[in-house]
Amino acid sequence: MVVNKLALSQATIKRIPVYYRTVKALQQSGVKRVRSDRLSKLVHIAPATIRRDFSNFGDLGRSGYGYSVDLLAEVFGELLEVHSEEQMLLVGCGNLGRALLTNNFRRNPDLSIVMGFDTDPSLIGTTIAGIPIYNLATLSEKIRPGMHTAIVCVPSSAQASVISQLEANGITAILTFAPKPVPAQPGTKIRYIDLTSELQALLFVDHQSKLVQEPKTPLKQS
Amino acid sequence: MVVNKLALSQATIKRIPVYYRTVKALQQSGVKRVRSDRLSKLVHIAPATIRRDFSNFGDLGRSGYGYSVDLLAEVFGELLEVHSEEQMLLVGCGNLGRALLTNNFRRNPDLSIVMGFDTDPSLIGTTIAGIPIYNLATLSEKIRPGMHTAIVCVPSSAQASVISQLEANGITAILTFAPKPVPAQPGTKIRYIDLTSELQALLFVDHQSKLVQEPKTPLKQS
DNA sequence: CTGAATATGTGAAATATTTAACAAATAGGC
DNA sequence: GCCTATTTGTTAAATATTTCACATATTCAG
Ligand SMILES: NC(=O)c1ccc[n+]([C@@H]2O[C@H](COP(=O)([O-])OP(=O)(O)OC[C@H]3O[C@@H](n4cnc5c(N)ncnc54)[C@H](O)[C@@H]3O)[C@@H](O)[C@H]2O)c1
Ligand SMILES: NC(=O)c1ccc[n+]([C@@H]2O[C@H](COP(=O)([O-])OP(=O)(O)OC[C@H]3O[C@@H](n4cnc5c(N)ncnc54)[C@H](O)[C@@H]3O)[C@@H](O)[C@H]2O)c1
Repeated sequence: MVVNKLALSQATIKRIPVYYRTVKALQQSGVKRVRSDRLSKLVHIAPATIRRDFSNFGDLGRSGYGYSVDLLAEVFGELLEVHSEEQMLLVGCGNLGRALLTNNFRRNPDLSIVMGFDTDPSLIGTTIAGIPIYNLATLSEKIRPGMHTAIVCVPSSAQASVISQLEANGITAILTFAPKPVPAQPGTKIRYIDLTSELQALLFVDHQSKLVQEPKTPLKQS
Repeated sequence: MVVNKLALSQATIKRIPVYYRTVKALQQSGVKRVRSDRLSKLVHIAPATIRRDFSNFGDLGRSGYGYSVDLLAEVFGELLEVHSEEQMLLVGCGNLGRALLTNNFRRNPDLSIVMGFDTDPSLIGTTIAGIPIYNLATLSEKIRPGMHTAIVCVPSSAQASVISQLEANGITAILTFAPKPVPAQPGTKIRYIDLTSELQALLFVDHQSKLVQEPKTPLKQS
């Protein structure tokens, strides 16, 4: 099952993990086949979009039948390389970092945070959920050869410095919760999780939809 | 300063909070004017996109000058209704919920989580960062009239039940970290934060870009 | 084995979003 | 007050993404 990773749209790429999770769940409940309209209800994506996405990976389905859940799970698993463990590090073991270390993507055995870093002396040398916390100054000693992914949970003010240290130590993929954009080296992929903006955008559309429903402007005051 | 909230594209809406945060930061460092190309570097959005977004709100800028930072802050603040406090509740005060309660969007005085809910007896009756935690069964007693926003940090398995309870109590906007889509009532706006998918999509593009850089397929084995 | 029912994969259209490019407007030095 | 350098706002083009709609392939009941 060889697929071309190179010609995919960004929109499709963002959906692959969702498809993967969903077909895995179907597989675990013993479901053997699924149609695009059924999948559509599970993932909240239009059936035509699903079929077009899937068509990027060859003729996965069969007319009049649907898709084999096992085959989908195999294809998406291969795309996401779930068969090789991704060892990651986390910088900033405060409130949010602690939550992530404790959860540690446990539903995905291939995703594993194996070490944490901080600058707070009271955290250095401890473990959180069994994961050792090191001094960020010792990053180059502690990091293991194959590692190239980091999760960053430091204050915005520390972000630029932390990220350049990570880049200097071979990290090429960064998921960060500090929403302050930093200049990155060409090869580095950074994904910003901006919870405040997500919340504000949500509130905006909620207020917006209420404006439509209740115009609240009586035609005449009398 | 009256703007039309109704004709905005989704893409623009998602950027409003980013603009707001950025111009606020400029304002606080005493900057009085800013050009679209300068802003572009701060927010990682193309200057033309910025100008087009801003043009939705009237003629905010002046040719040969740029934009008044104070005016931008005022316009975006009004769009986001930062002058009225949004009192929110949080359900699921576990690891992630605790981090959110502790942080409580403190940089945004208008965003405030004022109560938490859980079903764990060892949490009910306690406070986290001064915020009281109640039994979810008592939601209808504890919720205050104006509240319509909730943050959900419960396991995926509990999500559907929790969300229908929230809807039954007047909640119309929900930010949730359990990435399992649920059927929602028409008026309810739900935003899913799917950290695992974000990470997997990041890793995908990182691997993808490495495929291009190092083809690693020698033309001849000899 | 046959044929009605089904559901894919995909051209073509529709929609959404970004980007280029420049006329028009303003700034600000002199 | 004039003139040049700037920088906006916007028209048009380009790109990206979604959706429609149906010919085609396959299923499966009888
Ligand atoms: N927790 C939330 O609800 C929330 C919400 C939105 C955004 N965020 C963002 O997530 C990030 C982390 O939030 P948090 O609540 O965990 O903050 P926190 O203050 O609890 O934790 C930050 C951690 O980073 C460490 N740190 C500081 N400077 C460092 C450096 N230079 N190198 C390494 N470690 C360093 C601190 O010692 C601390 O342990 C922040 O940028 C915050 O803005 C958090
Ligand atoms: N923490 C992470 O790193 C992380 C990463 C990705 C996704 N998530 C998702 O975020 C959610 C919360 O994660 P977490 O790490 O905080 O989990 P957690 O187990 O630490 O906390 C869950 C909390 O929800 C409460 N709860 C359970 N059922 C409930 C119900 N019916 N009503 C009210 N409260 C209930 C539990 O008592 C607990 O306090 C989960 O859906 C998880 O999948 C977390």
